[in-house]
Amino acid sequence: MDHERPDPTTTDVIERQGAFEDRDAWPVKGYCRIERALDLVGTRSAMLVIRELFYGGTRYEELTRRTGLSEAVVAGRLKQLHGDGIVERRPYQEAGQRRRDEYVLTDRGRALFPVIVALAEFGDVVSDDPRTGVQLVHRNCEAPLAPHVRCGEGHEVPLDQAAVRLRDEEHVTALRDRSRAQR
Amino acid sequence: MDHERPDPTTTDVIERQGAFEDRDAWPVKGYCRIERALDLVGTRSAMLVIRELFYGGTRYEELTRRTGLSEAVVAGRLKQLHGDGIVERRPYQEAGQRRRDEYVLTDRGRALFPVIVALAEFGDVVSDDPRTGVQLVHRNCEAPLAPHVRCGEGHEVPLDQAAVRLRDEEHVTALRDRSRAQR
DNA sequence: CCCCTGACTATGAGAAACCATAGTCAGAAC
DNA sequence: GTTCTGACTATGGTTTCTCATAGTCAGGGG
Repeated sequence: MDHERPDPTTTDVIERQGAFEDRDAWPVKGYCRIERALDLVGTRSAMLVIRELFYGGTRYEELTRRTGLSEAVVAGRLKQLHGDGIVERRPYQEAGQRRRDEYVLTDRGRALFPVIVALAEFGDVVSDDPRTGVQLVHRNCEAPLAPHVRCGEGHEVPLDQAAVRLRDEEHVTALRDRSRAQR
Repeated sequence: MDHERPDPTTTDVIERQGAFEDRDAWPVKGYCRIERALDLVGTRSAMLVIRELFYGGTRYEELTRRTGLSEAVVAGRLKQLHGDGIVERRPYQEAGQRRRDEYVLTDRGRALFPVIVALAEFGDVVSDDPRTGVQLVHRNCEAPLAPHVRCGEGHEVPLDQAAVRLRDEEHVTALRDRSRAQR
């Protein structure tokens, strides 16, 4: 089964380990957390709303205006993100105004910070005009932000030192075989 | 339903600096690099194809099977990603087979590594079953990978120390005013 | 030469995302 | 009460994304 390929020079990718080495032995759905993430924030509108929340926008009217999305889309997205626990509604009241809600990121939502930074960084890479656009920086030292990948041991991990494997190998193997037998 | 008193200062977000402090003074389009990134990889299919490329898939047939996408979508996505400089076509030939092309990430494409890690990490946060799914780890020490945000000075930057500002403030201000005058 | 295989393409149809417009509805102001 | 404002909702249409099916096309094998 393992047929060796003509090595396409140095193409570094993420190394597959363990039972996941045979990637085709695993169904396409439900085994990668990236899919799960895309289910929640995989649309353009979700990302734009989240961006504005990170930029400090909190109110419905702000969010529609600053994302350029239509009201219906923003309302629907906020409802979905609220249901997914990414944004939280907070009542507020300004003098002489009625009580309203504003939207802020939950802890879950703030967990998207590295995603935002990574996307912005990639946007830099594929941008053609270095003079335009906004830039994320460290509040104090003003140096630009960049995403880094580290492991639990504290090592900086470049792409060619990364690997991917199944989490609880016995557990998921049993799950897979059971669902196969059912067919 | 049980908490009153909204204190807006407890909500940490990215601080806006300089001319961007008045965020409404800037058009919604063209000033954020995240948008640019989303133009290239903002669809589900693009992300899934890129994931499989990172996981070591290189061939058309592999990519369709492992993403679960239809052939037409994968072909179209590969064409677009090729046009955007994210994937590269490499000819190869197996014994007794005709010459074919395989697809590998370019440097630009590999720049998406932090995005992949960040999305996978977020997928973890919003996942409910810690025993299933795949896990990104350091190839040697097997410790799980996580994205970190650092500034150019090497400081670790949490969300509440991040800021956003315009890149070349004079330049983009001039651009904006000119395009406004044209209207 | 014809056949076969695997990488693509073409087409049509359905779903999802999105927009623009026109509403509804709660509550503070009057 | 009546008005008004701003947060939403409802409707319909357009675009984009995606799938399923059925092709085409190149080239190696016979």
